[in-house]
Amino acid sequence: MLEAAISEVRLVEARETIVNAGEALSTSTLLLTGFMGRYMDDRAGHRQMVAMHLPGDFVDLHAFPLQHLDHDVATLTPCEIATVPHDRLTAITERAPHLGRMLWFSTLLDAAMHREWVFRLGRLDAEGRMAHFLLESWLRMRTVGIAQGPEFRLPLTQADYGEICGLTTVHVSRTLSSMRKKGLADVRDGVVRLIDLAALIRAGEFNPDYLYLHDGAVTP
Amino acid sequence: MLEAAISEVRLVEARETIVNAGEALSTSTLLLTGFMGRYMDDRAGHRQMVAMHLPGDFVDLHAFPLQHLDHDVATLTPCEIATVPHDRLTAITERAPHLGRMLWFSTLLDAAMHREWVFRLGRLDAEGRMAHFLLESWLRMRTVGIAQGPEFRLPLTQADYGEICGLTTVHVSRTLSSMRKKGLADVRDGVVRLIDLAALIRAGEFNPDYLYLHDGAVTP
DNA sequence: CGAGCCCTTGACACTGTTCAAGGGCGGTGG
DNA sequence: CCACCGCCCTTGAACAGTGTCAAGGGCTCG
Repeated sequence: MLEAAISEVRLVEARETIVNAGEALSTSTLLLTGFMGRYMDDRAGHRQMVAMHLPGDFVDLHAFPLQHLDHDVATLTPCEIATVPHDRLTAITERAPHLGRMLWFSTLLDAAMHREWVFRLGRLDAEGRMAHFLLESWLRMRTVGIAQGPEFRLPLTQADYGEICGLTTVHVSRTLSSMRKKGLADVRDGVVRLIDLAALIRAGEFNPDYLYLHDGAVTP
Repeated sequence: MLEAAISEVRLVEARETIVNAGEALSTSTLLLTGFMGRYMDDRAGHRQMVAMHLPGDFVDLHAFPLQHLDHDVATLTPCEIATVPHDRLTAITERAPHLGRMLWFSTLLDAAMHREWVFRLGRLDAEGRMAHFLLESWLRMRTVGIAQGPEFRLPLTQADYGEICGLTTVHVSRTLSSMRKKGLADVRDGVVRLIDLAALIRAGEFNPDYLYLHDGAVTP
């Protein structure tokens, strides 16, 4: 049903904004391939990423009940995206309440991740934040099959990590090199290698329950 | 319909946990009077509040699609709460899809606030975080009629503010006294007095759009 | 070859934390 | 009735973590 609701599929280049905050929206976007992010900017133009999206995510489904968004949505890499008109979603929720609840569920997963990001920024130091984010990303990527073992491609720059973890790029660089030196993880050239899982879990105070996975085990 | 779905109303004392993370849930809680919070704890036992709730909020509606929560829910003050069984919510979403979307909408408001909390912790300094939280709380309280002018009762301790803004109680004390001295706001004894709205909005980089209010103006 | 992006490193400043001590207030028990 | 205890807030001094500013190196692309 969801596939049938797609009205258009298109390619978008890396680093393009596809939805601006406040814009009236009558469609939502399903991410097919590539990585995207949701952003809020401060007055000085510094960005805070509030969510990262993987293939399979219904990126701005929030706009369906909300009508417009409070943040921007942009691509991180080249992406293939599908557009789904809201009136078709309305039809789905009316004809198949069960499917409607599944859509609802998926927006609540976003909310659960948001909460975890609040925790991350409120209670963890730089190394913990990086560790937490890397573990979250790894588990999510494994569930959609774009990561397997503890080494995987995650095409983010250090500036991206800074916008995610509330740090400057300079400090991201220092933190990553310290994590490398300590043998926790090696992040470079868009490739993440998780080395000491136990230590990463400890540093990031990571508990995967919030991802509501059936098999939430953090194992290589 | 929602009122009819309530199965029980009861009183809970201040500082009691009513839902623990992970617990299987078949009901959700509507807050009638009082203040509640949602919390995540770190290993050392320090808490991060991830949401604060006012009368009228459907506190753990997230548990309806999710089945259990990833965080704790506790009262801040004595509260009157109503319990709503999930099977009655299922019935509502099936018989009245429109009402179902309104419930969905209300969980997305929570998500929008979560995002704003991420921004607050990621990009603002202590004073900005306090300013942002005070403005958010004020607007929310005005929309449900428990605040009017720029002076209102908000029964939080400095430790609560610390758990909300990711600061130590010591630093909350210093920050509030600096805000008092600068004539921004006076927070004491559970009463907030917003003095210089323009300066608070600037410090907190506050834009109320994310609350999706019809009249979102920040005016005394 | 030059421009631009990404990453690294060093010196220094600043914000917030930690540890410690003390004051005010309300409630409780002797 | 008073003493004491616990909670909440405040203040000071030393310290840690992160930001800022500046310079430079490697790589890719035009």
